[in-house]
Amino acid sequence: MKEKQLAAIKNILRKNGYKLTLPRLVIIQCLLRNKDHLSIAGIYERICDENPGIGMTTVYRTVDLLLELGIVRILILKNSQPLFELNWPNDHHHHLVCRRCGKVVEFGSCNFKQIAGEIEKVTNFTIEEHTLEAYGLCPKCSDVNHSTEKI
Amino acid sequence: MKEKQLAAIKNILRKNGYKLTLPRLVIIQCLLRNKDHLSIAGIYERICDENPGIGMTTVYRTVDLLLELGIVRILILKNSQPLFELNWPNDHHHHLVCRRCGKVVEFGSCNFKQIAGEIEKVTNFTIEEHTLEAYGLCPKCSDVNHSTEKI
DNA sequence: TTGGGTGCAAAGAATTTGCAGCGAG
DNA sequence: CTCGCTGCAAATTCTTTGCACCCAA
Repeated sequence: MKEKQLAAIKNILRKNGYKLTLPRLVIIQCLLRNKDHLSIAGIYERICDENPGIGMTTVYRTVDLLLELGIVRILILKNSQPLFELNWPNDHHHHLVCRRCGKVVEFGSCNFKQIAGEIEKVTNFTIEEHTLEAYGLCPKCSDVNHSTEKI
Repeated sequence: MKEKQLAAIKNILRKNGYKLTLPRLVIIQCLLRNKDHLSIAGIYERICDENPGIGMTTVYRTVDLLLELGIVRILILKNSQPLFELNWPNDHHHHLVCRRCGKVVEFGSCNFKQIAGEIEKVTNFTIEEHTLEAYGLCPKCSDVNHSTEKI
Protein backbone atom coordinates (compact mmCIF):
# COMPACT_ATOMS: atom_id res chain seq x y z
CA MET A 1 0.00 0.00 0.00
CA LYS A 2 2.99 2.26 0.34
CA GLU A 3 3.60 1.16 -3.23
CA LYS A 4 0.35 2.76 -4.18
CA GLN A 5 1.27 6.01 -2.49
CA LEU A 6 4.69 5.97 -4.09
CA ALA A 7 3.14 5.36 -7.50
CA ALA A 8 0.80 8.30 -6.99
CA ILE A 9 3.72 10.58 -6.21
CA LYS A 10 5.71 9.33 -9.18
CA ASN A 11 2.73 10.16 -11.35
CA ILE A 12 2.50 13.71 -10.13
CA LEU A 13 6.16 14.24 -10.87
CA ARG A 14 5.85 12.78 -14.35
CA LYS A 15 2.69 14.70 -15.18
CA ASN A 16 4.40 17.93 -14.26
CA GLY A 17 7.44 17.14 -16.35
CA TYR A 18 9.89 16.40 -13.55
CA LYS A 19 12.32 13.52 -13.65
CA LEU A 20 12.28 10.77 -11.08
CA THR A 21 15.90 10.73 -10.06
CA LEU A 22 17.51 8.56 -7.44
CA PRO A 23 17.86 11.36 -4.87
CA ARG A 24 14.20 12.27 -5.26
CA LEU A 25 13.15 8.66 -4.88
CA VAL A 26 15.26 8.24 -1.76
CA ILE A 27 13.84 11.36 -0.16
CA ILE A 28 10.26 10.42 -0.96
CA GLN A 29 10.78 6.93 0.46
CA CYS A 30 12.27 8.46 3.56
CA LEU A 31 9.13 10.55 4.03
CA LEU A 32 6.94 7.52 3.40
CA ARG A 33 8.87 5.43 5.88
CA ASN A 34 8.88 7.98 8.69
CA LYS A 35 5.40 8.87 9.74
CA ASP A 36 7.07 11.49 11.96
CA HIS A 37 7.48 15.02 10.83
CA LEU A 38 11.00 15.60 9.64
CA SER A 39 13.11 18.70 9.25
CA ILE A 40 15.46 19.18 6.32
CA ALA A 41 18.35 18.13 8.53
CA GLY A 42 16.31 15.18 9.79
CA ILE A 43 15.70 13.91 6.29
CA TYR A 44 19.34 14.39 5.42
CA GLU A 45 20.53 12.46 8.47
CA ARG A 46 18.30 9.54 7.71
CA ILE A 47 19.41 9.14 4.13
CA CYS A 48 23.06 10.16 4.14
CA ASP A 49 24.37 6.89 5.58
CA GLU A 50 22.93 4.71 2.86
CA ASN A 51 23.30 7.36 0.18
CA PRO A 52 26.54 9.21 0.80
CA GLY A 53 26.24 10.89 -2.55
CA ILE A 54 23.17 12.95 -1.76
CA GLY A 55 23.86 16.44 -0.46
CA MET A 56 21.93 18.77 1.77
CA THR A 57 21.32 21.09 -1.17
CA THR A 58 19.38 18.40 -2.94
CA VAL A 59 17.23 17.81 0.12
CA TYR A 60 16.35 21.51 0.17
CA ARG A 61 15.60 21.54 -3.53
CA THR A 62 13.59 18.34 -3.50
CA VAL A 63 11.47 19.32 -0.54
CA ASP A 64 10.81 22.68 -2.20
CA LEU A 65 9.64 20.89 -5.31
CA LEU A 66 7.42 18.52 -3.36
CA LEU A 67 5.92 21.50 -1.56
CA GLU A 68 5.15 23.23 -4.83
CA LEU A 69 3.50 20.12 -6.18
CA GLY A 70 1.45 19.77 -3.01
CA ILE A 71 2.98 16.39 -2.24
CA VAL A 72 4.39 17.67 1.01
CA ARG A 73 3.05 20.03 3.65
CA ILE A 74 5.14 22.37 5.76
CA LEU A 75 4.67 22.56 9.49
CA ILE A 76 6.06 25.62 11.25
CA LEU A 77 6.18 25.24 15.01
CA LYS A 78 7.61 27.44 17.74
CA ASN A 79 11.15 26.66 18.81
CA SER A 80 11.77 24.25 15.98
CA GLN A 81 12.99 24.14 12.44
CA PRO A 82 10.28 23.83 9.81
CA LEU A 83 9.04 20.26 9.55
CA PHE A 84 7.63 18.41 6.57
CA GLU A 85 5.04 15.70 6.16
CA LEU A 86 3.38 14.00 3.22
CA ASN A 87 0.16 15.70 2.26
CA TRP A 88 -2.54 13.22 1.35
CA PRO A 89 -5.96 14.29 0.15
CA ASN A 90 -8.67 13.95 2.81
CA ASP A 91 -6.08 13.81 5.53
CA HIS A 92 -6.97 17.08 7.21
CA HIS A 93 -5.35 17.16 10.63
CA HIS A 94 -3.51 19.43 13.02
CA HIS A 95 -0.78 19.16 15.62
CA LEU A 96 -0.41 19.12 19.34
CA VAL A 97 3.10 19.94 20.51
CA CYS A 98 4.74 19.41 23.89
CA ARG A 99 6.49 22.63 24.81
CA ARG A 100 8.98 20.70 26.93
CA CYS A 101 10.09 17.66 24.95
CA GLY A 102 8.90 18.71 21.52
CA LYS A 103 6.78 15.61 20.95
CA VAL A 104 4.27 16.14 18.15
CA VAL A 105 0.90 14.37 18.07
CA GLU A 106 -1.73 14.68 15.38
CA PHE A 107 -5.38 15.32 16.00
CA GLY A 108 -8.19 15.32 13.51
CA SER A 109 -10.96 17.30 15.12
CA CYS A 110 -11.21 20.79 13.74
CA ASN A 111 -14.30 22.89 13.64
CA PHE A 112 -12.78 25.79 11.76
CA LYS A 113 -15.00 25.44 8.74
CA GLN A 114 -17.92 26.47 10.89
CA ILE A 115 -16.49 29.95 11.24
CA ALA A 116 -14.51 30.27 8.01
CA GLY A 117 -17.55 31.40 6.05
CA GLU A 118 -18.35 34.03 8.62
CA ILE A 119 -14.79 35.36 8.51
CA GLU A 120 -14.88 35.48 4.71
CA LYS A 121 -18.06 37.53 4.83
CA VAL A 122 -16.63 40.05 7.28
CA THR A 123 -13.20 40.41 5.69
CA ASN A 124 -13.90 39.71 2.02
CA PHE A 125 -10.95 37.36 2.00
CA THR A 126 -11.14 34.05 0.19
CA ILE A 127 -9.92 31.44 2.63
CA GLU A 128 -8.03 28.56 1.06
CA GLU A 129 -6.39 26.77 3.93
CA HIS A 130 -5.63 27.09 7.58
CA THR A 131 -3.19 25.84 10.16
CA LEU A 132 -3.93 25.10 13.78
CA GLU A 133 -1.40 24.11 16.37
CA ALA A 134 -1.94 23.52 20.05
CA TYR A 135 0.88 23.73 22.58
CA GLY A 136 1.06 22.23 26.04
CA LEU A 137 2.57 19.39 27.99
CA CYS A 138 2.51 15.75 26.99
CA PRO A 139 1.52 13.17 29.65
CA LYS A 140 5.14 12.27 30.41
CA CYS A 141 6.28 15.86 30.79
CA SER A 142 3.28 16.72 32.95
CA ASP A 143 4.42 14.05 35.39
CA VAL A 144 7.98 15.33 35.43
CA ASN A 145 6.52 18.73 36.10
CA HIS A 146 4.59 17.53 39.12
CA SER A 147 7.46 15.64 40.71
CA THR A 148 9.77 18.65 40.30
CA GLU A 149 7.26 20.82 42.06
CA LYS A 150 7.25 18.46 45.04
CA ILE A 151 10.96 18.85 45.67
CA MET B 1 -4.43 55.44 26.80
CA LYS B 2 -1.22 54.29 25.18
CA GLU B 3 0.28 55.84 28.28
CA LYS B 4 -1.59 53.32 30.35
CA GLN B 5 -0.35 50.44 28.25
CA LEU B 6 3.19 51.75 28.37
CA ALA B 7 2.96 52.09 32.14
CA ALA B 8 1.76 48.50 32.41
CA ILE B 9 4.76 47.27 30.44
CA LYS B 10 7.17 49.39 32.47
CA ASN B 11 5.72 47.79 35.57
CA ILE B 12 6.27 44.27 34.35
CA LEU B 13 9.89 45.07 33.57
CA ARG B 14 10.44 46.62 36.97
CA LYS B 15 8.72 43.84 38.86
CA ASN B 16 10.94 41.30 37.16
CA GLY B 17 14.08 43.23 37.95
CA TYR B 18 14.83 44.51 34.47
CA LYS B 19 15.95 48.04 33.76
CA LEU B 20 13.99 50.38 31.56
CA THR B 21 16.68 51.54 29.20
CA LEU B 22 16.33 53.91 26.28
CA PRO B 23 16.60 51.18 23.63
CA ARG B 24 13.92 49.14 25.38
CA LEU B 25 11.66 52.15 25.64
CA VAL B 26 12.12 52.98 21.97
CA ILE B 27 11.35 49.43 20.87
CA ILE B 28 8.27 49.19 23.06
CA GLN B 29 6.98 52.50 21.76
CA CYS B 30 7.58 51.30 18.23
CA LEU B 31 5.42 48.26 18.90
CA LEU B 32 2.75 50.41 20.53
CA ARG B 33 2.74 52.83 17.60
CA ASN B 34 2.55 50.20 14.90
CA LYS B 35 -0.56 48.11 15.23
CA ASP B 36 0.92 46.04 12.38
CA HIS B 37 2.90 42.95 13.07
CA LEU B 38 6.57 43.70 12.74
CA SER B 39 9.60 41.51 12.09
CA ILE B 40 12.91 42.11 13.84
CA ALA B 41 14.16 43.87 10.74
CA GLY B 42 10.91 45.84 10.54
CA ILE B 43 11.33 47.13 14.07
CA TYR B 44 14.94 47.99 13.41
CA GLU B 45 14.12 49.93 10.25
CA ARG B 46 11.49 52.00 12.00
CA ILE B 47 13.70 53.04 14.87
CA CYS B 48 17.17 53.31 13.40
CA ASP B 49 16.63 56.68 11.72
CA GLU B 50 15.69 58.49 14.91
CA ASN B 51 17.96 56.34 17.09
CA PRO B 52 21.12 55.65 15.15
CA GLY B 53 22.75 54.23 18.24
CA ILE B 54 20.49 51.22 18.60
CA GLY B 55 21.78 48.08 16.93
CA MET B 56 20.08 45.05 15.50
CA THR B 57 21.49 42.92 18.30
CA THR B 58 19.59 44.96 20.86
CA VAL B 59 16.36 44.52 18.93
CA TYR B 60 16.86 40.76 19.01
CA ARG B 61 17.65 40.78 22.70
CA THR B 62 14.83 43.10 23.65
CA VAL B 63 12.21 41.21 21.70
CA ASP B 64 13.44 37.97 23.29
CA LEU B 65 13.01 39.53 26.70
CA LEU B 66 9.55 40.85 25.91
CA LEU B 67 8.59 37.38 24.68
CA GLU B 68 9.79 35.78 27.89
CA LEU B 69 7.82 38.25 29.96
CA GLY B 70 4.72 37.62 27.87
CA ILE B 71 4.58 41.25 26.76
CA VAL B 72 4.98 40.24 23.15
CA ARG B 73 3.62 37.36 21.12
CA ILE B 74 5.38 35.71 18.20
CA LEU B 75 3.60 35.06 14.95
CA ILE B 76 5.14 32.53 12.60
CA LEU B 77 3.63 32.61 9.12
CA LYS B 78 4.50 30.81 5.92
CA ASN B 79 6.84 32.65 3.58
CA SER B 80 7.69 35.32 6.09
CA GLN B 81 10.09 36.11 8.88
CA PRO B 82 8.70 35.71 12.37
CA LEU B 83 6.52 38.68 13.32
CA PHE B 84 5.84 40.18 16.72
CA GLU B 85 2.85 41.89 18.27
CA LEU B 86 2.00 43.17 21.73
CA ASN B 87 0.20 40.57 23.76
CA TRP B 88 -2.61 42.08 25.83
CA PRO B 89 -4.71 40.02 28.20
CA ASN B 90 -8.18 39.19 26.87
CA ASP B 91 -7.06 39.96 23.35
CA HIS B 92 -7.33 36.46 21.96
CA HIS B 93 -7.27 36.66 18.19
CA HIS B 94 -5.87 34.97 15.13
CA HIS B 95 -4.64 35.95 11.70
CA LEU B 96 -5.79 35.82 8.14
CA VAL B 97 -2.96 36.13 5.64
CA CYS B 98 -3.05 36.93 1.94
CA ARG B 99 -0.84 34.44 0.18
CA ARG B 100 -0.19 36.91 -2.62
CA CYS B 101 0.54 40.29 -1.02
CA GLY B 102 1.19 39.15 2.53
CA LYS B 103 -1.44 41.41 4.08
CA VAL B 104 -2.32 40.26 7.60
CA VAL B 105 -5.76 40.81 9.11
CA GLU B 106 -6.87 39.85 12.59
CA PHE B 107 -10.02 37.98 13.41
CA GLY B 108 -11.47 37.25 16.80
CA SER B 109 -13.79 34.32 16.30
CA CYS B 110 -12.26 31.09 17.42
CA ASN B 111 -14.18 28.08 18.59
CA PHE B 112 -11.16 26.01 19.51
CA LYS B 113 -12.00 25.81 23.19
CA GLN B 114 -15.00 23.69 22.29
CA ILE B 115 -12.75 20.90 21.13
CA ALA B 116 -9.67 21.48 23.29
CA GLY B 117 -11.15 19.52 26.20
CA GLU B 118 -11.95 16.62 23.95
CA ILE B 119 -8.41 16.55 22.57
CA GLU B 120 -6.98 16.66 26.08
CA LYS B 121 -9.09 13.68 27.06
CA VAL B 122 -7.97 11.62 24.07
CA THR B 123 -4.29 12.51 24.16
CA ASN B 124 -3.70 13.19 27.87
CA PHE B 125 -1.93 16.38 26.90
CA THR B 126 -2.50 19.55 28.87
CA ILE B 127 -3.25 22.25 26.34
CA GLU B 128 -1.97 25.70 27.27
CA GLU B 129 -2.29 27.73 24.11
CA HIS B 130 -2.95 27.43 20.44
CA THR B 131 -2.30 29.24 17.20
CA LEU B 132 -4.62 29.42 14.24
CA GLU B 133 -3.81 31.03 10.93
CA ALA B 134 -5.91 31.12 7.81
CA TYR B 135 -4.41 31.69 4.37
CA GLY B 136 -6.11 32.89 1.23
CA LEU B 137 -6.52 35.93 -0.98
CA CYS B 138 -7.39 39.42 0.23
CA PRO B 139 -10.14 41.31 -1.64
CA LYS B 140 -7.63 43.30 -3.70
CA CYS B 141 -5.62 40.26 -4.76
CA SER B 142 -8.77 38.31 -5.60
CA ASP B 143 -9.64 41.05 -8.07
CA VAL B 144 -6.20 41.01 -9.66
CA ASN B 145 -6.62 37.28 -9.92
CA HIS B 146 -9.88 37.60 -11.81
CA SER B 147 -8.64 40.19 -14.25
CA THR B 148 -5.54 38.16 -15.04
CA GLU B 149 -7.71 35.18 -15.79
CA LYS B 150 -9.69 37.20 -18.29
CA ILE B 151 -6.65 38.03 -20.42
C1' DT C 1 28.70 52.69 42.66
C1' DT C 2 27.74 48.51 40.12
C1' DG C 3 25.83 44.82 37.70
C1' DG C 4 22.79 44.57 34.00
C1' DG C 5 22.49 46.34 29.29
C1' DT C 6 24.49 47.83 24.92
C1' DG C 7 27.10 48.23 20.54
C1' DC C 8 30.30 46.45 17.69
C1' DA C 9 32.53 42.94 15.33
C1' DA C 10 33.16 38.34 14.72
C1' DA C 11 31.36 33.68 14.93
C1' DG C 12 27.86 30.40 13.89
C1' DA C 13 23.61 28.52 11.61
C1' DA C 14 20.62 28.06 8.03
C1' DT C 15 19.65 28.58 3.32
C1' DT C 16 20.59 29.89 -1.53
C1' DT C 17 23.29 30.25 -5.70
C1' DG C 18 26.79 29.36 -9.55
C1' DC C 19 28.64 26.18 -12.26
C1' DA C 20 30.65 22.03 -14.30
C1' DG C 21 29.54 17.31 -14.88
C1' DC C 22 26.09 13.51 -14.72
C1' DG C 23 22.16 10.66 -16.05
C1' DA C 24 16.84 9.92 -16.83
C1' DG C 25 13.89 10.05 -20.49
C1' DC D 1 21.62 12.85 -27.11
C1' DT D 2 19.85 16.69 -24.19
C1' DC D 3 18.46 19.28 -20.83
C1' DG D 4 17.06 18.91 -16.23
C1' DC D 5 19.21 17.58 -11.94
C1' DT D 6 22.95 17.18 -8.74
C1' DG D 7 27.06 17.93 -5.77
C1' DC D 8 30.29 20.84 -4.24
C1' DA D 9 31.87 25.11 -2.58
C1' DA D 10 31.15 29.75 -2.07
C1' DA D 11 27.98 33.42 -1.13
C1' DT D 12 24.05 35.21 1.44
C1' DT D 13 21.09 35.81 5.07
C1' DC D 14 19.72 35.40 9.71
C1' DT D 15 20.88 35.00 14.50
C1' DT D 16 23.94 34.48 18.45
C1' DT D 17 28.06 35.41 21.17
C1' DG D 18 32.25 37.73 23.38
C1' DC D 19 33.81 41.58 25.35
C1' DA D 20 34.84 46.29 26.76
C1' DC D 21 32.27 50.30 27.86
C1' DC D 22 28.13 52.64 29.59
C1' DC D 23 24.21 54.03 32.41
C1' DA D 24 19.68 53.17 35.18
C1' DA D 25 18.70 52.16 39.73
